[in-house]
Amino acid sequence: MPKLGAEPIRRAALVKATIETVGEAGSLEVTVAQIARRAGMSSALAHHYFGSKEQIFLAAMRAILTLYGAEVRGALAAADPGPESRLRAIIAGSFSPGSFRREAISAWLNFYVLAQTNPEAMRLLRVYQRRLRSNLQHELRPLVGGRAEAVARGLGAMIDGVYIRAALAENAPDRCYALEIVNEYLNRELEVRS
Amino acid sequence: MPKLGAEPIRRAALVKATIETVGEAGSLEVTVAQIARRAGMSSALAHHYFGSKEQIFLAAMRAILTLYGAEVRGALAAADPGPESRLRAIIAGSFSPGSFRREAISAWLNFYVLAQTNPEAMRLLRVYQRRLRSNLQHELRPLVGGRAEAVARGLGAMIDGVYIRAALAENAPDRCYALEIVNEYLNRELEVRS
DNA sequence: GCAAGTTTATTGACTCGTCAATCAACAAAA
DNA sequence: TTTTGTTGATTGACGAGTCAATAAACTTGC
Repeated sequence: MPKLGAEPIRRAALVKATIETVGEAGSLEVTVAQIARRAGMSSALAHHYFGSKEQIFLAAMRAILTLYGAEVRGALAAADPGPESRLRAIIAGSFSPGSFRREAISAWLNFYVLAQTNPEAMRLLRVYQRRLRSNLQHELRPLVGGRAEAVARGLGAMIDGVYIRAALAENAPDRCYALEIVNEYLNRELEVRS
Repeated sequence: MPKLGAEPIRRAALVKATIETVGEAGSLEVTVAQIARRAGMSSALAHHYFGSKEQIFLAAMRAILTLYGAEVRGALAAADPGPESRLRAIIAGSFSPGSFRREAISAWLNFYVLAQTNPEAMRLLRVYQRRLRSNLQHELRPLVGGRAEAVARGLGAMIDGVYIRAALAENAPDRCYALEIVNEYLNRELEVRS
């Protein structure tokens, strides 16, 4: 029962299924057949559209990073003016419900591991790391001047750390709790007067 | 040419080889044969001593956590008296050269992933997470009182984050740089007077 | 001392399952 | 009839775990 124009739908379904499957399994050791079954098709079709398992993973990683980027941009667009508001928005965006969900977080962790071996995955990651750092620094400069770089670094590390903790937590990830930790750190940094 | 009393030597060699192999490959998708070859024996012998690949990984994880614990304890024993010194010692211990080395960091990251699926790995991790948190809190209480819990959380997340960053960095992990970020955070928290 | 028997160390060869990737074939739309 | 979608069946490789066989070291009873 072939419907025309299926390609984009199939690809999207496979990407979604990949994130879910990797998230649930908590591991990249999932089979193409598992992913394809969840996406409602045969493994042959998955190969037809993506060519290889590696490409399926990369597409899924791209989707995760795209979603993340969109959420940060969205939060920024909706933010009140002024550097501090925008800073808080970037942070809140980093823990948006879309990205900060069990499956997605677990997939994140696994894609970090993928980036250790796959140059293309690493490239993707770098793009987003750089974008985040530059966003943070840009808003921090008017607030903390020369310390902007150091604080941006600290915030980046903190966000990563909170993600990891969420991936390993037994209870469901708690947005508010995560935000509290990171915002608390920012409070301290902004308090400094000198 | 069997030498008697080989078991402990073989086991240690396998554990070491496992950490190296996983670290270099940047992935748990390494074969028992690879590990065994690196440890200078046949894969059959690895199975003979550990029973399964999973057990080999767990033994390696135990070794990593044991080393980490020893380094923190060592730093603490050598620390000047007083809560702040001890706090700094715990942090410095967390980035001791033994634990904070490319291979080991990469292995850490992979063991995090393992803990997502393996209950025993999770158990091990929890023991060490709890110990770290309780150590930090104990020293923080006299310094920041009621905020001890929150600050300990923040420090824990930060340390994890810095490890992840090191795992994904292109240059070799830099102890001083890592310490700077975490100590900087602690400075801010200790600065607060209220 | 030492032969016979036991325990420990060690491996090459094998089994058996799994899985990525391919392909031939079929179905429907254009 | 060409293009697009789709799959069941198959291939080929790889890898965990097993096993039988070998060899050296210890033990025991003499």
